[in-house]
Amino acid sequence: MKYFSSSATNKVDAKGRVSIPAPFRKVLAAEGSPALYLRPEVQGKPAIEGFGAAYFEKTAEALEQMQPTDPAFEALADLMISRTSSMPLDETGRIVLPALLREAAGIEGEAIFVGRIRTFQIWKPENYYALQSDMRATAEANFDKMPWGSS
Amino acid sequence: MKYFSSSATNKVDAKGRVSIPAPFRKVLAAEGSPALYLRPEVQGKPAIEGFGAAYFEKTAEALEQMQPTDPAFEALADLMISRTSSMPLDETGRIVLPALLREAAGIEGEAIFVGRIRTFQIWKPENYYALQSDMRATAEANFDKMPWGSS
DNA sequence: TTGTTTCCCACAAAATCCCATGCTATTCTC
DNA sequence: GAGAATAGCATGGGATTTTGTGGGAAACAA
Repeated sequence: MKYFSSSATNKVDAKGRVSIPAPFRKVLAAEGSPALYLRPEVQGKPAIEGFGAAYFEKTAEALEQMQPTDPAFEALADLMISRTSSMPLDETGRIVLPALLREAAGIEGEAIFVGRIRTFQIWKPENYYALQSDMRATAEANFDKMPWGSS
Repeated sequence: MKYFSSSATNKVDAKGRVSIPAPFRKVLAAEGSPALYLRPEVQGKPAIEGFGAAYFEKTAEALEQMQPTDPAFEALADLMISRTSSMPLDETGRIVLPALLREAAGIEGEAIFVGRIRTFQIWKPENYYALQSDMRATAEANFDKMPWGSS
């Protein structure tokens, strides 16, 4: 199983195009996903979340387990399905970042891609860096929460 | 089970390439890991931490047990996944040390590889040597803390 | 038409591959 | 046992390929 890890900063041109970092393209290729799925970050952070077909289908199937009459279903489906776009990668490995997502994340000029195991995030670099020291402190305070399992 | 043990100093050339010590390569080969994973030392020490696919996947799987909404998950994943790069070993057993990690560890010209059981560390030799006497003293003060267990 | 979006080609920097060499430790030969 | 041959390891440098990026032509939409 290949995961999204590491991070990289690439330029976003005037047409909204950006290269997907090569290691991330390899993860997509490994799962046979011809396109990339993008949606707003679900916690409401100013970032874009990206993933391949496998993860998207997993999400869809999970939602199908819910009762369609449940108001939570409506809301979750809206966030996780309706607002998700499938963007094709061009020959050189670039996509166009949808304007709505780009604006919500404040991305302009360049963007940082951050691996998150099954998904990755795309941030305006300044916004991402601004969170670093907080995240570091939170991580150090929570090392013992890691569920290392048995083996 | 093979462990990373012993230490060795190798040269880092202008391209950032360095040979992985043969004994460490054997540990990687034994677990069938075609690549080497590198990240900053998690305690914030100026060193690089290296390990094979097995350890990386164990980390990823542990993180996946956590709730994605838990802030601790975010912070730990950022530290342990986003900053981890997978570097393939070339035919002669070398890798390229990513510039960011190299700079964070102050490595230039040469690097010392230090076995740490499941992982190993890569230091600028001077920095590593500078810690020796402290570590020795701490070790001597804590021999009795060794949980020798039953076997 | 006019403004977007998609497709295609071009290019330079950087990462990767490939071959060659020096050295050390081990093995072989006599 | 001494010296020669061999094999594995670390390292250097050049050639080749990827990758990220820019810009223009063609297709499409308003």
